[in-house]
Amino acid sequence: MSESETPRFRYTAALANEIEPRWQAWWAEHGTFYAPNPAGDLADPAHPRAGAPKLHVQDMFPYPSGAGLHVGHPLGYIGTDSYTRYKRMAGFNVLHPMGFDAFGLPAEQYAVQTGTHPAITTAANVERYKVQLRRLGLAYDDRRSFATTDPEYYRWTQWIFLQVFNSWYDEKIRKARPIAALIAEFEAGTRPTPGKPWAELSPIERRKLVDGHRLAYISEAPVNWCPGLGTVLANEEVTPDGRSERGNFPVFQRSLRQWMMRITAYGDRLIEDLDTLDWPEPVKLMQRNWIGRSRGAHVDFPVGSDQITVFTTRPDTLFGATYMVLAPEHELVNKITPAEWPDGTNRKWTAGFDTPGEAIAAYRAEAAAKTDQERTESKEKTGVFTGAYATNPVNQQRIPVFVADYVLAGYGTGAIMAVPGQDERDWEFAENFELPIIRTVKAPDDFVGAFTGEGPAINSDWLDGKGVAEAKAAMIAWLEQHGHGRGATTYRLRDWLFSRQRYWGEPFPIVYDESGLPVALPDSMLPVVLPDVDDFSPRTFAPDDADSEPETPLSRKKDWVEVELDLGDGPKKYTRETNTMPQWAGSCWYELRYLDPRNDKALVDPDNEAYWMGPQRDGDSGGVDLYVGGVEHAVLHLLYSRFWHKVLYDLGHVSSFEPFRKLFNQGYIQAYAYRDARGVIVPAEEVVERDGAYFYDGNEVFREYGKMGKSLKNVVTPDEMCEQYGADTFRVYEMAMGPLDVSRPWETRAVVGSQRFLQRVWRLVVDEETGAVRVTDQPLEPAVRKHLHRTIAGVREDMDELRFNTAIAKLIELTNALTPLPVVSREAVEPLVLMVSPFAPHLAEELWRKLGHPDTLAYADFPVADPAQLKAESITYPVQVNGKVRGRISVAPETGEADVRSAALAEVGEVLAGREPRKVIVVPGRLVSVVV
RNA sequence: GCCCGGGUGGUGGAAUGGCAGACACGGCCGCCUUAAAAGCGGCUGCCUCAGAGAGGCGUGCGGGUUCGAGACCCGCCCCGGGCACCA
Repeated sequence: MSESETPRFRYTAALANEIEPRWQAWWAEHGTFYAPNPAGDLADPAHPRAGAPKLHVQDMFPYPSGAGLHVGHPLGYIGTDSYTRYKRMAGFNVLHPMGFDAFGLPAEQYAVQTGTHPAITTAANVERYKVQLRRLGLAYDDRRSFATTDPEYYRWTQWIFLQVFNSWYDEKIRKARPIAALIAEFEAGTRPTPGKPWAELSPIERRKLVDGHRLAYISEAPVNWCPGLGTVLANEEVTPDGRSERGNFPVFQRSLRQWMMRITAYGDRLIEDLDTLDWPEPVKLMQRNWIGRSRGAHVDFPVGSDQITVFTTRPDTLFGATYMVLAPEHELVNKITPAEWPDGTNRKWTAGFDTPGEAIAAYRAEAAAKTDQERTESKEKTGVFTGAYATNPVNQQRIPVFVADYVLAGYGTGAIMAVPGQDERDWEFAENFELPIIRTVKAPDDFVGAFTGEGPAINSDWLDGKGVAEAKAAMIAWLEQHGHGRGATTYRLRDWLFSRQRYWGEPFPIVYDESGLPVALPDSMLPVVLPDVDDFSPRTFAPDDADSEPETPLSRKKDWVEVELDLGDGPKKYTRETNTMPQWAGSCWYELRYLDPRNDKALVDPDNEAYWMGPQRDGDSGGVDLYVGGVEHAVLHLLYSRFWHKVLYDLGHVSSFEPFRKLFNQGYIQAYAYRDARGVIVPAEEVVERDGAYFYDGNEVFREYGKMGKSLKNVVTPDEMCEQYGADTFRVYEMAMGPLDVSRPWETRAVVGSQRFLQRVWRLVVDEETGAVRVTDQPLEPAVRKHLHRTIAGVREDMDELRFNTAIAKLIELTNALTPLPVVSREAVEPLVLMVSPFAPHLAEELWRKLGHPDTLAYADFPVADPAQLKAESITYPVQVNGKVRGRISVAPETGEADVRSAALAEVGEVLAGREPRKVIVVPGRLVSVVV
């Protein structure tokens, strides 16, 4: 292309690349996007939006990877940027910050491979992300930017850990309270201590008792140990087939001493408060399922001198319990197993062994050899009789006790009463083992199998005739009255495993004294800075070495681990905790730090928190007004941050009881990838299409649809797009390509459409040959004026609903209507420029300046439609005959129904051909429907 | 297996129960140009008729409600996601 023949002042990529950095510098220099706080160092009473209604919009912050951004990453950021620019112009004080989630495995693994300190790679990656994001013209208040790896930031992550550590959950008031309040209750005797009274406990016994109530506690408990990674993992980080989400290594259940957080205490509130949130229903559902609350009862079954407690959601079916099952790992198995099989034991129950002990040992060995996945894959119900009988407390029936792996040790009590008549799994097992089946709910006559539906109780003595819900309540009351059980609720949710054997994470603000019990460091010793080490990797093992023991990188740094501190009772020797926090820690509370990022006295000043996140009315949770990010965080991040937020709320540090009032899941930008006949990926950019087939280098290749990624050779970067088209074109394209919440394929060749649109907007204002401003003060023609105001009304509505694609379509229509007009009126062009500015801010600022405005348009009033201009001067009614449009009439808006009707009938007279209409429906303002 | 989403032109997508396909990409034709690119203008769901034009068919499939259904109801099919022996 020869440069000289393109009109000199046309809006091209070259011009965009001249305009854009200039405005980015201007915004930075003038602090255009600084949002004023009500209090503290970021307060600014002179700011144009000081005291205005607030709007707090946030993106899920990125992990700055070494690969940089591809065009999919900023989709949500551009969406929130367009939305907040609009809202700022509409009068809101907008907080739209951005930060970086920078602790975590990739930087550490890179460090292990190259020896480069993770702090160095992280800083470089953060810097690169900042440059890439700035180039897109994203309007962040960059005074509020931070990385979770900044010591000034993780000081407060550690502070929150101490808040959690120093509190307990008071079930009576369903709230976390300071641990001192618990100790006071023990001391006063208002809360009983198990065993001995408080006064008789030794100091160590007292500490252990108190530690057992903390919301952050150390437990020797079964955890997910991953030898291949050399660390333990949270349940949420383990895939359903028992492997690590990162690295895909096998994970083993091991009992290890680890930090836990008592998230289960919040199970009910985490479920119930979902109802107050404006979140996508699927995400709420995923959280409810994850927490997995089941209401039912605990029932005690005597077995000799012992008793087995089961959990059931169907206490109403107790009369149908014909056997029991313990998980193979259940602690009572050995205790209740007799030396010999009882006389007359069904041979199917013994698996061919001579004694119950042998049979159970063999079955356990078999079960242990299987992974959880193998256990669930084989649908066949297996098990073995323990030789013991229990007594059903409602009818004194003796029922056999089995061991079977379809009962899980980790759920409920690890034991069930089996009711084959009403439970499909129990039914299958009962059939395999020739166990009796008693129906306790009336099923339809021809029904075969376990009946799990509604119906009146049968074969249940005094329960007979009651419906399921009524029978449940009656049975729970009976159990409680007779001391055989009680109403109970269980959760699938487990406490949160909070320690990792990694280097690149927040150190715990915890030391151990000579008793080996944890001691919290005082706030004055924060932050506990992550020390430099020579070797960043935990000790890893052969992926299948289940018996290996974790060894943390920090534990090797002896001069850091062993410290002498004065914690109030004189200098003493301590050893530091050498685990680090999981990657989620930093992202669990960052929404709060944006509010007051430089406050070194508090996590966040209460006035600032109340202003930006406080509840707006009764029953409102408070929180971020709009939180945008991918649905992949539906459980992990969003559950953990809700949990921490609630603890902070209970302890009085925040006024909101949820972190994110409204959640929006943006879709993903997908891409095509191509493989040749050998299955090898070829560069997508060089593939050509011919007659529906795809070719690379002359050979046919095959198209796949999915993610964008280096290994798929289909990455397109925002930097390329900025060079080829400019950031504004890229932004408009991403917002125009479809609704924000829907995934869509990237198509570079379609980007040019957005550029043409911006070019036409530019041309309305600027003469391409001379560079002169073409705009006149001549008023608009009435019809065009109406179009303008219709557009304003429509765009406002679309913007409020995050429907950017249809907003842009309306702006394009207006632009296309203005383009052929002989004169360009300021009356139309100025509102158009303002309406385009949320999407194409650099271009709009440039045009706004050319139109004679000396200041940024970021605070200009977004256009408001004149209601008088929204009235149509005539209405065109399509006239349908039997559902098909056969003509149209144009009438004045105030025309009465009768007149519309007769005009319509006259219009379609020919079609009717003398037939008498059976029915004529006039829908005012819409259409006329004639039925013959 | 259970629970959520979603199926509309060649493509991305529009459409409070009221004219299906806005807007854009691509394609075709034209203007400009020595030429090409860029830009500008026109046409572009499918089928039938020689045609201006007219008619028919069309929102995954089959029924239904309604004057009227892409949208609502019932039963299927397909695609994507989540959960999965949770008692």
